[in-house]
Amino acid sequence: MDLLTFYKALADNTRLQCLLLIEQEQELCVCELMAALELSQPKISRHLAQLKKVGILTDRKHKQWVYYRIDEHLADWVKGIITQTYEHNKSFLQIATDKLNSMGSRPERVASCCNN
Amino acid sequence: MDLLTFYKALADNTRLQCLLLIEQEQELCVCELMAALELSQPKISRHLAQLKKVGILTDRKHKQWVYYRIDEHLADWVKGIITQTYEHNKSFLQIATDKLNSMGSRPERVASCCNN
DNA sequence: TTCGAATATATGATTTACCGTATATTCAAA
DNA sequence: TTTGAATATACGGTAAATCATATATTCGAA
Repeated sequence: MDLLTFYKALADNTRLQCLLLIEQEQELCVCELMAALELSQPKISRHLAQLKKVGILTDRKHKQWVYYRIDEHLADWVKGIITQTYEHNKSFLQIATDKLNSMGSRPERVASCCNN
Repeated sequence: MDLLTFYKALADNTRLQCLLLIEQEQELCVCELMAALELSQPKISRHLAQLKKVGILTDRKHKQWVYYRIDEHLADWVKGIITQTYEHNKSFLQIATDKLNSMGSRPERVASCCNN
């Protein structure tokens, strides 16, 4: 993980919110992020693609949804920075968290053990 | 310290190198950073001003030099992120460190106890 | 007081990043 | 095998960030 690449990935409001929201929820699909952040589908999708491209996120497809989570292969110090950032800035996600929790029907989560 | 502001400040190669070099050396003046990174004076100066403006660095003037250091008032988790980043990326500064150490005459460091 | 070294800032040009819109893809259900 | 929902990507257009150059400021030494 190139240092500059990593910090550039965090230097955008949409990406920062997506990342920390995923850190909080473990896993989220595009439509959940759209609802939580009230942003357009291409915008969310584009930023998730960027976070995936630099190795911060991974995705798995299940039915018609794509679920994103933090790449477990990330170096521990990188994971640590993401965790620390989340832990000390929960209010940054307050509105998004509320919206997420008030979402009517969220796609059911299915165990990703078999890598599907 | 606004989260996005903080990460935007780190999302530039010059600023990242200046910051981590200062983390390593405790305190550096503009001319030392110019020599270590082989960058123009206005470029270094501009980026240091930016890091100071957002509250990451502070400066003190002594004789004709201006010395920059990490703001001790930074939240602990922010200091922690800077430290972790430095500790796990020392090679990022290798060339700059070598150049710094081979600098002929560096301005003498004077204790900053009296805030001069 | 003038001169030079160290540093800061202003300005216009250029590059980079982001955005909205339109379109493509994938997959499940009918 | 067609339709619709979820997601991805391509393509200009716009805004933001960075840069080089020129100039200003500050201060110590002559």
